[in-house]
Amino acid sequence: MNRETVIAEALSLLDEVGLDAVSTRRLAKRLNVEQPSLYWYFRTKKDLLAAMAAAAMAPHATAPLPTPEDDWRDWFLDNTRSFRRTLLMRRDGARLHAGSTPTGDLDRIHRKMDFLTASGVPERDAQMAMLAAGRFTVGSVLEEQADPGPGDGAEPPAGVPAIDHESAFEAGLTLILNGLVHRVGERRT
Amino acid sequence: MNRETVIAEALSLLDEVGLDAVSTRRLAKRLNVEQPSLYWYFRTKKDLLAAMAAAAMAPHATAPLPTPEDDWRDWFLDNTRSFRRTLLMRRDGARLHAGSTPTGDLDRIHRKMDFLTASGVPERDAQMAMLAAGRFTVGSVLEEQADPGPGDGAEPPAGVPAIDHESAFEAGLTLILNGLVHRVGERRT
DNA sequence: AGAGTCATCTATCAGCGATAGATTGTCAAC
DNA sequence: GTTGACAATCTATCGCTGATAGATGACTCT
Repeated sequence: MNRETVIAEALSLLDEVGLDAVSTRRLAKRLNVEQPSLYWYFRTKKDLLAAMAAAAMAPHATAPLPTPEDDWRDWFLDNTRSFRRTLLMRRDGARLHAGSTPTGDLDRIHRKMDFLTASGVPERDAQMAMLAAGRFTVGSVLEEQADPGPGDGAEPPAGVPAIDHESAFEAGLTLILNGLVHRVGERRT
Repeated sequence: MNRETVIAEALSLLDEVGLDAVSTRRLAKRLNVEQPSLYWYFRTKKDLLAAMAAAAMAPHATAPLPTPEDDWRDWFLDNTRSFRRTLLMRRDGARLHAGSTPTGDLDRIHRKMDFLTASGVPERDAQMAMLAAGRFTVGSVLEEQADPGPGDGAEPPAGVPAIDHESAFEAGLTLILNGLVHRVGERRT
């Protein structure tokens, strides 16, 4: 057994039972091991959750970086969508992500920023927009994955046609992008 | 003792020890009562947390509604800022809020929507922008209140001047509003 | 063969949310 | 003034949790 196996099994357990039910005992049982053995690989449960969060973000963290030919607007949309899709891939993905200090890949972030500035977006605007899109996405997926819970089964919204998560996300993302475009100036390069 | 006292003391305890350390036993000790007594007032701990979340949102939930003379852009900014300030008032306020099904005051929401549509904002755009601003705010405050934790004490950002939470929030909020303004049309009423 | 280390075990701790069921305090009706 | 009902609290206990201490086996290098 090794750290990676543990993380993989932990993520699989997460998908089955949800974040609140992920306990070191259940995980140990799955690995045919006694519970304290896990503490050989992780100093605390928080460490395990952080490792799980990092591993869960792999799809987004290994996606191809933008190339200079890309239109920065399209890329901005797709990058944020990729982030959202990755959060949605796992049960309670947003809570898992928000619950641990991310320590993102700084080099990757730098490359993305460089792409935006090279495309004519002022550095500070690019920073703020990336940050805003990320936080908006986390907030959105957090709500989308919120546990309905028993006795709380989606009361009839009475009049309001019950918002579709996907289109609400797209609408919000469009607002942010348009706000950024407006700030940069309307001219297409 | 009554429900309100319990909630008030629970919020005070929250501010002192943080959300993770709020236990029914600690709360009971503060109220000079044995732990199971709390279950007279709340069926589960989740119910207690939901009540705490609702009470914590009181400042925002009782703030004056917009009047027809208000400029909708200024109101949109101030409303979102009020939401953020309220989340920030209590330790782990964003986590507390995000962790419980909100069941917001539907009538209040309706009144806000009516104000926006009366100001010339298409209904769907108003809905989406309010939603987006709310989710962006939750995501932002969640990050702002994230536990630094020991051994994790804000590594030197090396080059990047470490973003100020307030201005990052303002920048993101401005993006959303400008995106909305762009959609509605630039003409000032 | 012996030393060292990796990986796992057994045993146990303090703390948690929650339930069952007895007990008190208070006030109204008889 | 005793009786009854109800509200509020208690004692005792359950099963579960994350975490630690310390023993034990297994494998490798010398």
